[in-house]
Amino acid sequence: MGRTPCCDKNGLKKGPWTPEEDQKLIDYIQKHGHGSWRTLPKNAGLQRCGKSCRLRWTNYLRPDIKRGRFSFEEEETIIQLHSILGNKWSAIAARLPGRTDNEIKNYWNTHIRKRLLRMGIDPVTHSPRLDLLDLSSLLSSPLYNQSQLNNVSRFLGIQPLINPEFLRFATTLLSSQTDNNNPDLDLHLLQNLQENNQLCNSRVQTQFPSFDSNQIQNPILNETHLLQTNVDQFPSICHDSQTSCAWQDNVALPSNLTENLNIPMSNYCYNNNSSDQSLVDPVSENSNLQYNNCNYQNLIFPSVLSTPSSPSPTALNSSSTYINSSTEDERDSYCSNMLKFELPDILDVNEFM
DNA sequence: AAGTCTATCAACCGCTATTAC
DNA sequence: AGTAATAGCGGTTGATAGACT
Repeated sequence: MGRTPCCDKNGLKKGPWTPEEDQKLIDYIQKHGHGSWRTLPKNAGLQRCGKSCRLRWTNYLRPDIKRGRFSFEEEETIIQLHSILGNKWSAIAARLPGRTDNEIKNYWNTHIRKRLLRMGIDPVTHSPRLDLLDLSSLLSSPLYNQSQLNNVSRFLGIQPLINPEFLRFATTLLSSQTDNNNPDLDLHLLQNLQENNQLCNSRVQTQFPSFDSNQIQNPILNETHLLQTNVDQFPSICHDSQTSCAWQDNVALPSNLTENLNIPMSNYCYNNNSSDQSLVDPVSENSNLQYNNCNYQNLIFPSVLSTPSSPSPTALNSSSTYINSSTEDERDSYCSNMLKFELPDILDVNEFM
């Protein structure tokens, strides 16, 4: 025996709701509460199934629904939460008062997801898309010669937290290329990557032997996420006088770690220098090297706007200061800044252009 | 002006989780 | 403990409007 349907679908209306139907539903719920959704349509005089009524109420008619465009802060919260929770839309919606899971899901799929893709960010992993990392062009670029390789080494020496996946990818790619033009140089680059990665690992372990990345507290979920102890997986840490990374306030990290390791924050690094809000699209600007390949998915960076002590997402409400810029371009710019990385001065980016 | 394409989002579908009995 | 009813969730669809040719 199969499960009986939630309602008798014969003769029930489907499709868009009319204002009259909306009014009936509102009137009934305001008067009686929704009670059992199964019996509600009949009692309210609606030719709809209970499920349809529930959806209409929760997604559209509820009085506490906030309509209109998503603010930057909301957008930012969605991105952060999505990096932790994935497609748990209801969980994300719970952090955004007035927004429904359906609305957030739609907004993600139609706006944020596309924007991230456009910027070369995988919307699932929130990491740079390796399929867009055009290593072949990198290898054939002016960067890729012996003298400038030193620059890369210096760069990597400062920011060498290479994601093992990237290394594996590079290994695969390069090993497949060793039959081609520059097998020696390919190998050299790979060795550089690995050496610098190891160098960094030992550096972190030497300087911060007591650091236990397993104890990083996720301020939003209020639970400890088990992170891999391999420092390869440790999210890079932003420490820049211009850039506030307030997660330091929330995460129990040794302060000397943030002070001594001048490493850019992971993919979402906010440049708060108001004079430097230029759009840097990692794809169109061919600046893939700016990506930090660290895996930070289990972390959240609470403050992503201009104030170091921005309220946590739970405090997000109408009293929050929203930047309600409305054009897509502005949001693109905003997102680009989210994805902009602080390059050490030592690295001359122009050489890569 | 007409046809086509694209983006958006409300609504639906099917499944799982929870609750009540 | 088992079963059915109900609620909730996430993926997908389809109608619509606007942009484009």
